[in-house]
Amino acid sequence: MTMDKKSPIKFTLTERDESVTITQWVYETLRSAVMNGQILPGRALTIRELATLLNVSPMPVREALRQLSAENALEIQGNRRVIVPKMTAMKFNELCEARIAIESHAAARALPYIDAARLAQLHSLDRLIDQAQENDDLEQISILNQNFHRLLYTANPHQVTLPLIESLWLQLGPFMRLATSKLEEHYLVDRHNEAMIAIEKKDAFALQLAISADIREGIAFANTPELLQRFIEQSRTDAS
Amino acid sequence: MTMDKKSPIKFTLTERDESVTITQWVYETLRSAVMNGQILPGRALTIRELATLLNVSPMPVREALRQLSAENALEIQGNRRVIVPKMTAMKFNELCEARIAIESHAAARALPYIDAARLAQLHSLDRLIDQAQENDDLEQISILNQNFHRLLYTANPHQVTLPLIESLWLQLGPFMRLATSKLEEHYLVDRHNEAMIAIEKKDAFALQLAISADIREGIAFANTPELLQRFIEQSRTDAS
DNA sequence: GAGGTTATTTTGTGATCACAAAATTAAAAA
DNA sequence: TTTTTAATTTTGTGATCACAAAATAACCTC
Repeated sequence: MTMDKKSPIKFTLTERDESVTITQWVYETLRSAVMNGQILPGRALTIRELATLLNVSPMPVREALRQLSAENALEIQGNRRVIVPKMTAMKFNELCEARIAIESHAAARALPYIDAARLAQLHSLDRLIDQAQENDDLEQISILNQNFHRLLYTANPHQVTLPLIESLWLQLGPFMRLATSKLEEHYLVDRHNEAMIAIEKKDAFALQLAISADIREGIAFANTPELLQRFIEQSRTDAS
Repeated sequence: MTMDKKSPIKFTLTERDESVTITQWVYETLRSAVMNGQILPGRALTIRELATLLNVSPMPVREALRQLSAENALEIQGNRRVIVPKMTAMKFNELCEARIAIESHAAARALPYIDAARLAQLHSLDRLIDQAQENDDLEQISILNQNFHRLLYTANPHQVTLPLIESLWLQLGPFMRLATSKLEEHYLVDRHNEAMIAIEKKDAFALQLAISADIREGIAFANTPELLQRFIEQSRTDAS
């Protein structure tokens, strides 16, 4: 059986802002590719290949790869090869539970700092999510959902957990996106509303419950093993 | 008033293993310097200076700095300068609470996987900590204490939180070490024992309590504001 | 002296090259 | 065909150089 040597990588090449370093641009490009599952797990990423693909010199790619590895978005193998980590059912579960533990903590810590202005922003974000759901725009839903959580946690000006949370998002990346299926759209809306009601009441415990539920249902198919299994299978296939 | 332009950095230069890359060795050297507070917060780190100091070419330093920045051990300023982040009382508190939330979660998740062999290892580590405390070897205590926690969390073979936890340790680094003062040595011992008893009983809740208390007391001077303040002051002084 | 302007140095970024180790392909042997 | 071995290519690492931007020093004006 002959097959293509390497699975192709589909990048969404954005215009590069002159004020930003090439390294930064490469980093953002690779990051969103990982987050959106555009690179198959197990796929080996080589510096020169990416440099050619992105039309830059090897140096910025090298730095971006190291940073993404440090953020657990990529994995350095013993051979010094860099790959997109493969997923297992157990690891997936650990990532979800870690999200719940850390994010509900971050939410509770942010609560005292949320003022009316920020709450209004949260509401308007939630409305945008509704729209995106009507349009079935999965990628947009995913982005807006992240913005919602980020806006919540960053209310705390001394917050230190967001980088950790973003690392978990990155690791769940490709699988989180597929999760936001039409089936649970009403759940998501409900949970965000619950969260905002809890915020108005300054009820930390209710907020934690809402965030936990939102996460659990946002990646709800963790509880529908056959779906999860399908994606893990895909991830297990050799993508070198 | 004349003062030295740059505060000196005291490295503990270890022999470099040939099998390991220079970048890795530089990374480890810088990491432990940060962890042990051998670089004043606010101190600007330049590639060439470190390269000269460590007697390597700029390239490995460059990569190590980027990795440490990605791990939140260092901070990239707008000017693209890399510094050791400064500490504030609020940030310190956030870091402690984050540790408690994440580590007690990690401990609970590890509990089902802890077998007799690992428990024995934990016991022997605890004995080593006792010894180190008798010798007043603060650095050794700190290292062994970290090993104890790491050994606990890594019992879970699917664990994903250790990198996040290590990032928090790094950020607390210089301040964590100073915390392990003679005053609370009996607390530490007790908490580790409590943890091990909870493990034997497979009591997740008791384990979480023990770990939480251990962390809280290990950095107990968070509750003695005058001490904390002193170190933060030191951190605020311009160390450029 | 102090404040602002210019000159000088230092710095991060990015490009390119050399090289040993690893991966891949080709060839040979069973 | 299947397995071993050898030849070839590709890869990450590390070194060095160029350059623009930033930081620092020197200078001048008041």
